Amino acid sequence: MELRQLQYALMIAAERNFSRAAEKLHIAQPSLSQQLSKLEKELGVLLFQRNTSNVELTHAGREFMKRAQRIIDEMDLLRVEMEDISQLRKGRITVGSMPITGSHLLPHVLPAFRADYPGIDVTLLEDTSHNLERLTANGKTDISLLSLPLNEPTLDYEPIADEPIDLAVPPNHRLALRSDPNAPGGVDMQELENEPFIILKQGQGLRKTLIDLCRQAGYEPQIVFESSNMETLQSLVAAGMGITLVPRFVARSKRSELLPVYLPLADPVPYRKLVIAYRKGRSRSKAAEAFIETLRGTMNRLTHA
Amino acid sequence: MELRQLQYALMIAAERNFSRAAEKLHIAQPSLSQQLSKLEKELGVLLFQRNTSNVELTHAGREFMKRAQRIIDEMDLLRVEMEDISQLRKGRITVGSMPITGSHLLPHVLPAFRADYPGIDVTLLEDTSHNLERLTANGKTDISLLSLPLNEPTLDYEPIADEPIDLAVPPNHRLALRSDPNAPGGVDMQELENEPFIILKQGQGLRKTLIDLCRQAGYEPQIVFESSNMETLQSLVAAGMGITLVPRFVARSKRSELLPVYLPLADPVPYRKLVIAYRKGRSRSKAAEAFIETLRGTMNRLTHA
DNA sequence: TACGTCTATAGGCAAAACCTATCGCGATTA
DNA sequence: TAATCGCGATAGGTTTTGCCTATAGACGTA
Repeated sequence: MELRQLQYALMIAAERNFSRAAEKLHIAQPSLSQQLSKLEKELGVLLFQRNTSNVELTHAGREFMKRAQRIIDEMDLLRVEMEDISQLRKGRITVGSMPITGSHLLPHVLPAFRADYPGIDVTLLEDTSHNLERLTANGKTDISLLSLPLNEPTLDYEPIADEPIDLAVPPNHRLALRSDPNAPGGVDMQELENEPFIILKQGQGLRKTLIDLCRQAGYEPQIVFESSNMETLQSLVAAGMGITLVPRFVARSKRSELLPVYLPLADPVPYRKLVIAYRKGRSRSKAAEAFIETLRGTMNRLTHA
Repeated sequence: MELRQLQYALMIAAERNFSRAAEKLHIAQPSLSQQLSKLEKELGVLLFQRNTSNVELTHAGREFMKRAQRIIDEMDLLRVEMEDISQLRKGRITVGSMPITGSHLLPHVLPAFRADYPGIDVTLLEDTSHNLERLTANGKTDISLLSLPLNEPTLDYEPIADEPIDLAVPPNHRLALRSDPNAPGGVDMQELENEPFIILKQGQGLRKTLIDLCRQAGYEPQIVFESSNMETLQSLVAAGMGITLVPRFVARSKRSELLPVYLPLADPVPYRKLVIAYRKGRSRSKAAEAFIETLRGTMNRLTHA
């Protein structure tokens, strides 16, 4: 029993005439007769009472048509659903991101994505970069917004943006008061050798970046406080407890009460590479591709605004 | 999109392994890969995320499987339903019969039929022989229990039984009182020349039969009363208003209060030919065949009991 | 590094769905 | 009453397609 046969039978039932039905089905009439005979033989049941001048449904035929129509309808629904998914009118992706980026970057991305693809549900999964790598490698997220370097070998990635890293100091800090903070030539890392650093806890990529930058400048940072929360860090800086480094997109907007002063660093300006990571060898869904595209677009607007 | 492809996809989803799925489907693994690729290409959607060591469903795949499973289930239901009808576990027939036969004969047939084929619904349609012929010719009944001769040229028929026609007289009638009523040699039609006849109204086959028998015996019957109802006729006879002819299976049982006396007629015993009539060229359903078979069996038991 | 296991691809064969031509039947028309 | 028309069924040949075996290519494991 084939779908084609159901459709043929339904058409005959609708037309009550083999030749006309065959025409509508774009096949020759003998083919239709053949297929119907075959179907009836397989079912062991006569669907149509027919002679040369009349075609009408048997009891079995009526029961058959009811169910056959339902099946054909469901097939159409299936087709439509797949078409919707294929055309990105429907879908679902799970995106991983670090809490910092999640709260600062994605609020710009998600509305744009929702506007372009209103039918695609996005589930956000926030965790530390370390955990995210594992979750992404296990397929718990489709894609994750992370920063290099990645430790999981089963992850592939694709660059999204280079995000400059700025210095955050208390408002009354000597560097904040020194001439015009927007003047060319930023702060040199060497100038920070004796400053008290406030720093992220283990497991977050930015901690290592900060320490590495200090070492490249020739000293070990003097760490006076640690927190797992970037927001806390900035509040502590604003309160005068020390200084830290902050990725530019994560820098607090003016909405906040306690605001540190952000100063660019001197050439070579350090930056972190933001990437979209995904499981190696896994072809990303169209929805994921679309999300990445939107992400890129949004980052471009943010960077050049 | 073919049913086979849905089944293949469902099997892969269940096994999460192409080779094993192919084995369960009794096809070679490459055929399975081919069919799935073809399906995915047609849908424009990837159903499985797969590499050499892992097969897992995509979002689209999960949605697909839900609907595909429903469709396969409905196909199974359709198959079962047709199988039921084919095996006479289910069905429906509309049987036509004259009211007289309907009330006297079919009460014996229907219970037997119900016992043999409990799933087949029988709809009974009672009307005059004249109307029944028309209804049967128009397909309003599948088969009809009628007596010869038939007037509709588009009807075919098949004999069921020869039903002897008896004489019905009042209990105190001279013929009823004459010697042993069960003795060999019945009443001769000639003896009834001057008897008052009670007779069925126009449109019922038995009226013509009675008149013809009288004419063959050389006289016109003297008609004193007409009714469209055979039961009324017999009551009138029992009440002494006249005599009539009654098909043997229609003769009243002893249950009734007013009972005529039934006497056999002399050789050649007149009889009416009961037949099952159906539309010419129309192949009867299995249910109809089964009904005819049950009818024959029941008639045999009645005749020889 | 070699091997076993997995899915994908290539090429050939056989089943089956389709086609055209034609039959045979019944209804309609000349 | 014969001729014609329209219908579904049948016959025979062609094309499509689903299946097969053989093998490639990628990955994980010993």
